[in-house]
Amino acid sequence: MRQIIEERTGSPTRQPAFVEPHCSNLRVAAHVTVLHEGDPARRIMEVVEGAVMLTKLLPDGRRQVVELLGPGDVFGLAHDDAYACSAETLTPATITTHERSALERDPMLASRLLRHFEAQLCVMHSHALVLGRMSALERVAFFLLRLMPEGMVGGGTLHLSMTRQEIADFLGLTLETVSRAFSELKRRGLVALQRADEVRIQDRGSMRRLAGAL
Amino acid sequence: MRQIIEERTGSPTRQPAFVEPHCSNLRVAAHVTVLHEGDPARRIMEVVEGAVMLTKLLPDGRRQVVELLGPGDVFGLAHDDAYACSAETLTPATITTHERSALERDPMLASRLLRHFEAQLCVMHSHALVLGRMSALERVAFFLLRLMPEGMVGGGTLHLSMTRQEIADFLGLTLETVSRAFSELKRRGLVALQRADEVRIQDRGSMRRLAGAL
DNA sequence: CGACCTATTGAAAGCTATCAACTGGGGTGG
DNA sequence: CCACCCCAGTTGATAGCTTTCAATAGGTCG
Repeated sequence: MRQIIEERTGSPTRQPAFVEPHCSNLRVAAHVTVLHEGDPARRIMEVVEGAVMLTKLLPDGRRQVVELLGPGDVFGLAHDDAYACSAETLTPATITTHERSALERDPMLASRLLRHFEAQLCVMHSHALVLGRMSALERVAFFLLRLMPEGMVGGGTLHLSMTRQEIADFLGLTLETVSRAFSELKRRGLVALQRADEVRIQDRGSMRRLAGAL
Repeated sequence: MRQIIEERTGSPTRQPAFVEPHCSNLRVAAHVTVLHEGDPARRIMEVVEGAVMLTKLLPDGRRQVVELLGPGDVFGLAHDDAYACSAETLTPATITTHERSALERDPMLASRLLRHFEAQLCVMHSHALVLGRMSALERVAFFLLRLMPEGMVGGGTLHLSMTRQEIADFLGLTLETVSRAFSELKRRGLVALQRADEVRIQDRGSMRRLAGAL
């Protein structure tokens, strides 16, 4: 289940100053668990390409997808030297890993991570609003708008790389409720579903109103 | 409503190198809104002392308290140069503010903020799990444990500086549900309430089981 | 002591979860 | 190449939890 396709070590000898020496790039297939919640947190990671989700579990098995990551986003954060979340690829992905000690040595890296932490923290704030205060329909509308921002390539058809269960775990719902919400959005003409995982937003205005602007 | 008690500007001339010049300390009373969501984001702030809550609003007025901050925590984050959240003091507080440009000039500041961003992001991940997957009773238990970690001063009696409404907005519930949860915890003997805002945790083991470890 | 605000408690409604059956598409194997 | 199987998704019915609406209690401050 845990197959790493390729691992390339960075070329420290060729690099000038200010570039961290101990980093490496990984090519990972889709649906691979890169990190396990609770494991000792040795390295910090960045998504270079592809999509990654971070998940947390309760002792009884309830799961929450706490964050969806794309290129530039950082993960592998630690609480008491243990990874706070598991990380699983949603698509084939390229990931860079850094030793945690590199943060002190490499100001450029630290600065880049700082910027991304700020952005990710803002996204988490929005997500708290979604999880705490929005209805099921609003959550799904918000989710789709978030995946397909204003100016989007591909003629407006979005390929979902998540199952209904994964979307549900992200939005704090059940898969049935997510499915019903998709059907309701379709029924109202706000979206069209080519297939279960191919969505087109038909009425962005109404979607934004549902999602509480955005 | 928006009363700033005192503002002391840092003493840049006395400082040696590596200390940001354009920072200032604010003394703020309780229940003061320090930042408004949507305002132009000029400065980044740190809590020195006291407690601050960050809130977000939906267009129809639904509110979510997205984060609770204590000493060392950072706020004033921006999305498109506008503050992503409002910030309101829960207690009298001391706050340091920095110009955003100081982040590039002052590596010590950047490094400190980086560490705190990481911690706050981890807390947000936990909070997503709470908001997405926990029942009302579990949320309140989690909340109380979070406010009163293992080794705590004061003989185990905690003073809540939040109203039921604020707790509800933090936990994604209504104030009535929060009140019922408190009553249920009391009924089960897990907590004792001296007054509505004075809590003693009687059975930490059961609380932790409810909150999903922690 | 009374006014006012916060908190508590009760009853009913509403939304989502749960349980269950059915459908459809993709892949495998005959 | 086609049939079958299997898994993801959809849809329906019911239960359960939280919200909503409403009335009461408690505490603080003037």
